[in-house]
Amino acid sequence: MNELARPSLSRSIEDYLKAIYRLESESGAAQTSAIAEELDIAPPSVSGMVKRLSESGLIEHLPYRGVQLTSAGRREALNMLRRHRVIESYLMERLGYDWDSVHDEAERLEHAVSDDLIERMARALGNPQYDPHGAPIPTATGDIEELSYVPMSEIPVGGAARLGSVGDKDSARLRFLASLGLVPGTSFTVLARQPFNGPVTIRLRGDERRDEVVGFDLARSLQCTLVEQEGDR
Amino acid sequence: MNELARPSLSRSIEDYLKAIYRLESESGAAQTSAIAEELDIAPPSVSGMVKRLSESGLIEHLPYRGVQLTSAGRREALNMLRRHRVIESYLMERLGYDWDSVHDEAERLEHAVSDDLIERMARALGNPQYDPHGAPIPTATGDIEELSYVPMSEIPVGGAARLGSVGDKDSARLRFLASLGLVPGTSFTVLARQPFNGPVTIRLRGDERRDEVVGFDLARSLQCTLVEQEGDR
DNA sequence: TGCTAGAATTAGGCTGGCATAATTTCTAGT
DNA sequence: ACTAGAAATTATGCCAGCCTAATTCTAGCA
Repeated sequence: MNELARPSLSRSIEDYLKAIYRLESESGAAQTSAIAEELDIAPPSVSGMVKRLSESGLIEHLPYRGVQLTSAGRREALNMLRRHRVIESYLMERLGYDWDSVHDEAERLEHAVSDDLIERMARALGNPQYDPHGAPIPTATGDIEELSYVPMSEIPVGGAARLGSVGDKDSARLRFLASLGLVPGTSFTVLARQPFNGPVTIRLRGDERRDEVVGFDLARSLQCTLVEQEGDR
Repeated sequence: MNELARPSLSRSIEDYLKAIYRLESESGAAQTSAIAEELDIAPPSVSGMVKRLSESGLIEHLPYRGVQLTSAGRREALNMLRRHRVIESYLMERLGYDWDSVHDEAERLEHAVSDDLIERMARALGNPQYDPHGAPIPTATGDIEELSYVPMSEIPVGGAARLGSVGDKDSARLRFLASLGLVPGTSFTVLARQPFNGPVTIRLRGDERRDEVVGFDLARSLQCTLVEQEGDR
């Protein structure tokens, strides 16, 4: 009956909502210039779109202050996040995509697939909770696990942790991580941390032949969960 | 290196090329009004797009006469056809889609997937030559089997044939065909044909309990291949 | 308090892709 | 050969989304 399939936000709008969601969950609110940066669009164009989005009730806009998703906007953003992550999972699991090449494909597909197809892909995979980059997949009802991650750069020396989420945008970075053996789920302990934003030395899986040094910027981008000692998710 | 991934025709242009291909292979050339009808777009809009397409070398336009694909245009159209049919095959084979529901999903996905993904899906299915509706799938190099189909409505009484291709656009029609047992590959003999565009009576698989009557218009839309007697593809 | 750098917005323009109304061209029938 | 009706095109206009240039606001600092 009442299909309402995708009365459908445009591709552009979907990208804006995704970007705003990301920025909001990082820094509380999304500024025009940050959105522009994220989407590689000129700031005035963002101003224009922001006006339209707030007129259609997807965001709240305090002029000159920033932007926040309404609950409708957040619902759409989480739906896009689910799409993206289910697609990435499916492409890697079933079609042999690599860790680092899957993002671009998902970025295009997420705007084209139906909710039905997403559910079929998720079901085929056994409804996974995490995507291959370790990011939690929102449920079809729009719930997302709120993990309290700690950047690798802030784990104290001697601390044990497991790598959670690595991001999926930069494929060269992902290839490098893979070459270090750093994939989501990998457990490690921090052996040393140099001051002045220096590198972090870690031991992978307690294997002393697998000590690796990770630069500060990279370590800061690796979201980890602290663990007591041994153990698996 | 030279990626050239999809410098990319717009979604609209891809749809125009597909429509022109279809019309051209039915009637030799595509008229403005026929394209407009096919795409549900007003004729003047088609005129405008036709101008742009011929400027970019995808079609040849004889004003007031009609339109034909150039070899570049044909290549793109066949690529879209391949995409569409591979996607339909994959969705049915691997994700449990129905015969009649798969078209709409493919219609959106075909504009978003990469050539790489298409090849992965095709490989996963064993590079099928026909889609689930019996239509030949163009190869990655743009070759397509040219079958000489005969409409069911023109098979002489007593003739044996196998159903080839049924089209994929009208899902109610597809459901009805399935209820008659008429899926691509089904063999049958023509028992009777009424004059004055009357219905055709057929016997499915030589099974006398499976005689069915097919209306003229429907029979005319069912593309069949004549066969000697028994035998399977 | 007043000033200024930087962020944001408004003003004005462009392209793609659609529409309707008006006009032109083709074609078929007398 | 002429002309009516169909088909196609041109003339305009609209909206989504982007741009650059000009302007306005905000906040931090002297």
